Amino acid sequence: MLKLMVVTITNTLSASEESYIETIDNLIREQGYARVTDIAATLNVKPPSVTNMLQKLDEEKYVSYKRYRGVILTKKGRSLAKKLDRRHNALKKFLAMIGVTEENAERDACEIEHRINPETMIKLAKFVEFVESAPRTPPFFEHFKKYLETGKRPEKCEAKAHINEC
Amino acid sequence: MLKLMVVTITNTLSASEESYIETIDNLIREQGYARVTDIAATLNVKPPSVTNMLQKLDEEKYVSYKRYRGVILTKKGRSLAKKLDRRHNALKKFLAMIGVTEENAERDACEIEHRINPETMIKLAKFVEFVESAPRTPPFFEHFKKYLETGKRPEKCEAKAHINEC
DNA sequence: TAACACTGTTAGCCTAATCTAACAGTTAAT
DNA sequence: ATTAACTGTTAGATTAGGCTAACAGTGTTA
Repeated sequence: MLKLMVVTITNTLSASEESYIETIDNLIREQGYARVTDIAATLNVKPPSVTNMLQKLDEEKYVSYKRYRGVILTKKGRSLAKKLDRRHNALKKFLAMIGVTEENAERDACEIEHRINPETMIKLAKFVEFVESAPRTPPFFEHFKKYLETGKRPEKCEAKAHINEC
Repeated sequence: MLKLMVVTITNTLSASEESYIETIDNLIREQGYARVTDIAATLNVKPPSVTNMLQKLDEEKYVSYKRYRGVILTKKGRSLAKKLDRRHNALKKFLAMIGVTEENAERDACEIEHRINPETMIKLAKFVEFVESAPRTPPFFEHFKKYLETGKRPEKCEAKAHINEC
């Protein structure tokens, strides 16, 4: 028998809270657990800040936290984490597409993801989806890549422009 | 005789500070002056918050501010405002390109612009530049637009895929 | 020029998220 | 079973950027 669990997230979390949730989720996926020091290291904050936030997220029922005993995500937390992860990845992929380096794509995804309108996020995701569902890399992107390297538009394009072929 | 003025911005401003600078710059361009109430209305804050920030920006020499007498940008402030404006516009144009509505493009540009790596910003700007310098709207974007509307990839594309033409 | 209606400022408070310093709990090694 | 080394927590301060309430300056109208 299938039990369907729908968790609705009502109140809005701060950018910072979202980051903690994502970090906890990632750490648990990567190593099975999320320690205070690991969370602190990942987010570049000190351990007391983590303890603080864990208490807050526990009150808000995103995590289950016991002093000295570690932290796990609740159903509500996991449900949110899943959404955050999708958002983060779409954004990161998108940044990679326009030629941003892996490292900066990761960094910027973290910054931007919490501050973007749902509409914009949807459009970005569609953009990624559209490019990825193409049978091969669209020439447009090949050309853009060349443009990034050389600063010049592909010649063929210029030539073909008048006959509406590029 | 040409006097070349180069102003280097050393210390990093907060997202909030940058927003104030942009707002002041825009108001002055639009109506010739920037009043406390107008700045407050634009940024959705109360007048005392504006006074506060003006004092701070004055100390940091981005604006020249006299109690009750209004505010103008210094050379340093204008120089920064110019950069911020370019960044903002590139971002906005880019968001418009991927189909984000005018209103959200504006809103998100405001949020994102302060938190993006220089590398990413450069890539985004190049992307916009590349698309804008094209002799006409790249088919890729036409197709993406259709994909946004219909959820389907253009048929021709699918058909042509195997002969490497799309 | 007196008074009113705006506009801008000050003082003082609040919140979120951070920090440091000091303390507490846990665990592994002898 | 002690103790050392690590990990986590508490208490209390700090900072940025907001807010409200009360006050001050300005400028227009009578």
